[in-house]
Amino acid sequence: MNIKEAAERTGLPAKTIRYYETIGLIAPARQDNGYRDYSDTDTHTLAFLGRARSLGFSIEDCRALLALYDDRARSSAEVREIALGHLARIETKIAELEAMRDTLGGLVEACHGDARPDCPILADLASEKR
Amino acid sequence: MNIKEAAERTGLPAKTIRYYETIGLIAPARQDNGYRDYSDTDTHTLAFLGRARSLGFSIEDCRALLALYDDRARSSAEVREIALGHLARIETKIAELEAMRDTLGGLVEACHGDARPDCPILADLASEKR
DNA sequence: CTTGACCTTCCAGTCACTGGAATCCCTATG
DNA sequence: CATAGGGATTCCAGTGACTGGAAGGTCAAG
Repeated sequence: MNIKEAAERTGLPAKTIRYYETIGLIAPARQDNGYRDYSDTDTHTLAFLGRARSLGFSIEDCRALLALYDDRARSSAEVREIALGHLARIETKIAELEAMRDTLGGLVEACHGDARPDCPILADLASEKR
Repeated sequence: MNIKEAAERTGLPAKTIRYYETIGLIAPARQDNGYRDYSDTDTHTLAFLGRARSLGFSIEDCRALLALYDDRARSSAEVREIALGHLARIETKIAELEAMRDTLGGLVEACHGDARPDCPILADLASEKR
């Protein structure tokens, strides 16, 4: 099938699919006219990538996961380790964002938000300490 | 003062301070030898930027906040609007990450993580639906 | 006079795409 | 048969916010 159908089936933009090819995540066959020719296996791989990316795995994680997926001798421990590492990064990021949210939320609440110029948000950003 | 001292005072890397200059966030004086010369006002601005960035504001938000900070005729409502927009983006991001964490956490828990190859994580990534 | 720390500019790379230009291919219609 | 459209190709450049590194200039100490 052509790239457009592969895109529709996987939900990935055609641009992204081509990009995945340039970085070696997939290697579809070519038709006589030079068009890419995606097999069901290819779309399966692309969908796998789409789901892994939607869980926030990096491209390199995806590459590793794909290799493990194709490796019948894999241990589930290897997969789990990648997932755990990613989970830790997610938790860290969430904690960072929550800290931002809490600080910023407090400032927004303290700011009356009217026509007057005095503003606790700017005052906090300008303050020496913290 | 030279860039190194400005960096130490503000906690920002010298590279970042130079970068902020190239994008027009700050414009320190120059000494005769061409070295940048930071005033106390400059380091104050840099510290402001550092705190705004640490709250996750984008560079463009920072630029706007700085302009408002310098504008005596500002309304706190303008500041608050920027902060609210940013807060909304943070909340969205947190929700996305929490969804990832929940899904991934469930999969990690379901995976025994030993030498055997069968793995619910890979099974989920490879599954047709979801 | 040399060493070493500091400063300068400029170029390239990061991550994962995304947009756009120029060009080619295929099918259908007038 | 010419042409219009929709799709395909490649390649280049840009995103955000830095960060690393190269090549070279400046300054104070020993």
